[in-house]
Amino acid sequence: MDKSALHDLHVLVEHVGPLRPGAHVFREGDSFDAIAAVRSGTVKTSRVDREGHEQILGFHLPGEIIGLSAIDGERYPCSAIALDNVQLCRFSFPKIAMLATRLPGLQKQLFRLLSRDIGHAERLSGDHTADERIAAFLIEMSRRLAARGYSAARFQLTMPRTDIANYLRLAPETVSRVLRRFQDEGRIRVRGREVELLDRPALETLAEAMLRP
Amino acid sequence: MDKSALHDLHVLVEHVGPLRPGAHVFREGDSFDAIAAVRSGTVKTSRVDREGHEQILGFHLPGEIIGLSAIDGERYPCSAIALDNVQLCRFSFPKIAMLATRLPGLQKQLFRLLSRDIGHAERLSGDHTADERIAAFLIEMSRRLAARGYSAARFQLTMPRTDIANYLRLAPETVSRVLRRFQDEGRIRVRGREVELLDRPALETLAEAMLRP
DNA sequence: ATACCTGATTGATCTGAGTCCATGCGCCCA
DNA sequence: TGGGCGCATGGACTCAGATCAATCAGGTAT
Repeated sequence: MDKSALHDLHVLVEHVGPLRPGAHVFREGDSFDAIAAVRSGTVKTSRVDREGHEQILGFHLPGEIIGLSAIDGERYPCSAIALDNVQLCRFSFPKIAMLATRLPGLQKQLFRLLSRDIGHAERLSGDHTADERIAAFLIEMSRRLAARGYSAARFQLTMPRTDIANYLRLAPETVSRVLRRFQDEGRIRVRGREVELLDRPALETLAEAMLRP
Repeated sequence: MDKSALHDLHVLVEHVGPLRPGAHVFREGDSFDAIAAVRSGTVKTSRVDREGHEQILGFHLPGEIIGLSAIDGERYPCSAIALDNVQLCRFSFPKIAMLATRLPGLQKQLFRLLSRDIGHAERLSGDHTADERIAAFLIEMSRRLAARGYSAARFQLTMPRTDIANYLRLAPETVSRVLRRFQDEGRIRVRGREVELLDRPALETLAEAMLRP
C-alpha cells in the first residue's frame, strides 16, 4: 500500500483499550458501525441462544479482525468479550468501505478476510470426533500463534476449559479427558493453561480432517 | 443502481446452462476466477474429505450467489453441482471487484453477501438435536422459497434424502425417522420429495434455536 | 494459617444418534 | 410387464460423548 493510503487508514483508526478480562468490545444487538483489529490479548465472540446458553463462535488473536459478520444487518449478531488484557484498533465501517473504493488493495483485503471467515465457520460444522476437534484446535492455535511470531510448540491457552469445550461443541469433561489422554499418549504436555505439542505430526494427522480446506 | 451501472454489470455477465443434474458448475481445486448467481434450479456445494466422504456445505436456490468462499485463496475450496436443471449467471470476480470500486452500492452488496454467508455457516456448527436440525432445514427452505415467490407451505425438495442428511450432519435413517415422526405428530406431510408444513409454529419453535441469528 | 470459591479433573452411568441389515417402493428401460 | 437399481423406511444393536456426581487444585480473602 502506498503512503497516502496508509495515511488515510491511519486517520480513521481509533485505538481502544486496554480492556479488562470480561469487558465487552461490542454486544450482540448493538448497532453495527465498526470492525476492529485485535492489537494485543485475546477476544472471544459468542452468542446467547434462546435458553440463555452461551455459544462461542471464535477466539481472536492479535492481528485478527472482529465484527465482519455484522456487515449484513444493522446490528452485531454476536458479542465480543476480552479474555485477558486487550488493546484494539477500531475502524468505522462506512469510512473504511468508502476508503476501499479508492484503494482496490484494501477492498481486496476486506473481501479476503470475509471469505476466509466463511471457510473458518464451515470447519466447525463438520461432524468430527472429539479427538479431531481438539487436535485441530491445538494445531490451529499453534499455527496462528506462530504466524504472529510466538512459539509454535509451546504456548498459553488464554481461555478457560469451559470456553474451549463450548467453542468445540463438546462437554468440558470431554475436553479434560481427551487432553489427559493426549498427554498419556505422549502427544502433548499440559499444565493448566500451558500446552506443549510433543508429537505435532500425530496431531496434524488427526486435525487434517477438520483443517484441510 | 443507476443506468450505466446496470449496463456495466450486464456487460460482464455470462449466461451459463442449462446444466443437467449432476453437472459441475465448478470443482474443488479449480482456479478461482468467477462467482455465479443461480437463475433457476438448485445447486449444492460440497467438499470431499481425505477419506473420500462428501461433505455438503449448502444448497443454493434461484437468486443466491455461489463461489464467495473462494475469494480467499487461488482455488475453489468446494465443488458446486447442479441438483436439477440449472441455469446461472457467471461474473468474473476481478471484473466485478473492479466495478465495485466505482459502484459503492455494488461493493456494499458484495460485503453483505459475504457477511451473510459467515452467519449462515455458523448455524450448522451449533450442537443441535436431529429434530431441531430438520425443523430448521424445513423452515429455512420454506422462507427462502417464499422469498422467491414460491409457496411457503408446500414445496418440493430438490435433493435426495442422503444429501439432506449429509448437509445436516445426520444419518439418512435419522432424517427418515424424524420426518416420519413429524408427520405422525401432524406437523408436516411428506410424500417422497414433496413436503407440506402443517404446523408451522411448532416447527418454528424447534428451529428457533438454530436459525435465530 | 485456614476457610472458601471457582474451575478442572475424574469416575460411573445414561442416551441420542449412528451403524448394520432387511425390506419396501417407485421408476426407468429393455 | 417385469426385472433391476437407487432411494427410502424400519428394527435391533452399539457407542461416543453427555450428564450426573464427587473430589481436587490453586488462588484469594479472612
